[in-house]
Amino acid sequence: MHSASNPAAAFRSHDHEDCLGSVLNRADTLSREAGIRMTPVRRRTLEILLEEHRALGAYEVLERLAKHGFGSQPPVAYRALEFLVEHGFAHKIRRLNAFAACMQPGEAHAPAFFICDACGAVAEVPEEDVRDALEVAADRLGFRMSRVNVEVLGTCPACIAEAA
Amino acid sequence: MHSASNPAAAFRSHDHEDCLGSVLNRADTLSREAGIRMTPVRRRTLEILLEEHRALGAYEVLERLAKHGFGSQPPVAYRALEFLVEHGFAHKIRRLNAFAACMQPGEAHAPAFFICDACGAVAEVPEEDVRDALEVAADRLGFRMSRVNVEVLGTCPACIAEAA
DNA sequence: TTACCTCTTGTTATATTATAACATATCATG
DNA sequence: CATGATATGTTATAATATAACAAGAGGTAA
Repeated sequence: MHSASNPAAAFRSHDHEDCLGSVLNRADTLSREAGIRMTPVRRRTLEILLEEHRALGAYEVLERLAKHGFGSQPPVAYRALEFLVEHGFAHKIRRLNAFAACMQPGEAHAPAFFICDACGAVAEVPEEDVRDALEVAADRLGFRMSRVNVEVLGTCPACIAEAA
Repeated sequence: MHSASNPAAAFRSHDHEDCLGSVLNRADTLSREAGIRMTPVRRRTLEILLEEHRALGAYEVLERLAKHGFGSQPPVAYRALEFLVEHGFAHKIRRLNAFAACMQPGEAHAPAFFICDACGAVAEVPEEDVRDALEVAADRLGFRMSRVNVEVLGTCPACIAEAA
């Protein structure tokens, strides 16, 4: 299995160079196809988010962007992040006020995020069942559903093992 | 059906005096039983959250508390809200950075929140199916789940009708 | 090519949300 | 009624996020 489509890669050992690289390549391809501009700041922002499988706050991203020679004021980070989220290359993790790279860019998906309290790892997991259950509930309510956030807090396998 | 246990009351017409009153009574009872102190600020904060079926930001709550003669500095509101959330009398809606009264206090529940983009109404709906699906996924991942946030954005029945 | 338009970047300034730290007051209880 | 724990109020500040505008980069069509 190719690591970019490995669900919950955050919780599995994998070749992270390959994982990062393939997501980045895919983002480049998708941008070209969609006619949107994956500019240097935006691409670098995505690279930063891809470095580790965790969510970064906008100011953490900003700090790293500044080190790479980009602007050092908040809008620089917020704008790049907004672009990535808007085009499906990143997700905002509301629970953390932070951002994580999307591990399935371009694929229609209704992800749930599993967030480890202990180490901060964030795994993105396709959860069609959850979305289906919510669709059913929405229909019953007469509610027109547009977006869904599903975030699960707890302890990841590695941190459970560590504690034992 | 008693309005306090009416799921998604926010989206249904109901006797709101009764709805508010019964949740408040229930909160009083539960506090007494649990030996926790439902003080005036805390109770008033809950009343404020119960006025409408929508989420209020901490500063909105604070403003109203101040009008009722309580302190006017942020910690006053944040502390009361923290108490309510901690004891299951309110929920934080992460998507909105805001707080909503819990409509099923004391009952074990894994609520999903349906949030109307148009009018701000927030409905709390028991979603055992969703929780079950997430438990299954968590087990598969070896993830120990502690807390879950499920928030659905969209348009409520009333606003759909309005638009038509 | 220039002229023009749009989108992007960078900056300053400020808004919004949230917490730390400490003094005073209240409450249960021994 | 003394005491320790809990709650309230205050000042100050931290952390997160956006508005508004000037300058630059990129496309496109005369």
